[in-house]
Amino acid sequence: MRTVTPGTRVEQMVEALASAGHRVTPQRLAIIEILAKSEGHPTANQILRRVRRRFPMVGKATVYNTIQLLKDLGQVLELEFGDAANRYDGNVPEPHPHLVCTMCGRIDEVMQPTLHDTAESVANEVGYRMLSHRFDVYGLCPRCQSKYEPAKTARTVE
Amino acid sequence: MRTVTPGTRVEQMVEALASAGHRVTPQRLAIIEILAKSEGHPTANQILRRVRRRFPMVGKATVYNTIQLLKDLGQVLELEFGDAANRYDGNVPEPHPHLVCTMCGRIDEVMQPTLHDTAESVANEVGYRMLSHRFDVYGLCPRCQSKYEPAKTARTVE
DNA sequence: GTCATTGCAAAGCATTTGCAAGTCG
DNA sequence: CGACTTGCAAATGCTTTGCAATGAC
Repeated sequence: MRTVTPGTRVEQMVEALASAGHRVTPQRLAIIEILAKSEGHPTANQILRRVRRRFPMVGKATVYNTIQLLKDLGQVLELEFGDAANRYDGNVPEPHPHLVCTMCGRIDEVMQPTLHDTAESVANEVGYRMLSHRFDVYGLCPRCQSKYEPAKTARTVE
Repeated sequence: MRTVTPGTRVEQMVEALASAGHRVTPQRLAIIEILAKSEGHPTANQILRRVRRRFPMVGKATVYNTIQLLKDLGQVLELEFGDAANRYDGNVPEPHPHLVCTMCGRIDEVMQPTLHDTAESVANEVGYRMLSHRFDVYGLCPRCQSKYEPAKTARTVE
């Protein structure tokens, strides 16, 4: 179990920054707010564009720096993709399964409390000491399914 | 269950290429052999360097093309990493858990027959139709553990 | 001869780095 | 003031693309 830190996600992230001796600049706050309220796992570029609505002059380096900082503080989960931009999850920084739509890029998530233990047992099986883990399921989201087989009722396609 | 294709991995990959109407050039054969006999999930660059021992003039595009071809034929599993080069698995092209050492980059693998079903049930939970999945566990491999805590007997480090 | 394939070089992109200017404490 | 940050631009590194030359059938 883990002690639940009180406060909103924004407050938690601000606190994490501050207590680690980092300044909470307006830019950083804006990025934190975007991360906290984003549902769709934004890319660095999307974050950049949204920050620029309020701070038109922000540089991309600032966004990357801030993300890096929050990552190091365990406040942001980075989802790397080889062929696409990284996506960031500021809501649930602990590893959890993600569903990635290969058609539209949408990312959903599910809870799976046993995942951590599963990962740990896999690690132990080969003598690794686990530090982190990642479980992605690729497929078609409901919307993209209906887009491409509109007439079918739900059934398995082999 | 799945029908086991007979023949060595090299033969299987050659057959897959040929029956899809692609030529089996000496370069491609060399790349296939490297993929089939590599234990450590090589990068494209590592494959390139090994191919060049026999064909010093191969271009990187050839390596990437061939990998792409084999990927499309379901003969090679690509492991993408955002911050590092992709790694390729020509031995077990079906998704399976990988253990990635964050220290030395080594990649081990384990079998986990239930993973497919787990992924499928996660997908169903949110209405996705699963196409593929990936499960990576990051940590320290046995060698790197002993490198950094040589004196300790096996015990949990918090 | 035709067409897939190769090899080379240049292009693309996301991310990182360097550094002068700016800003908070 | 003095260190941390910022913004801009250039650099980095992997992968892809364009294209003329090559080679197989």
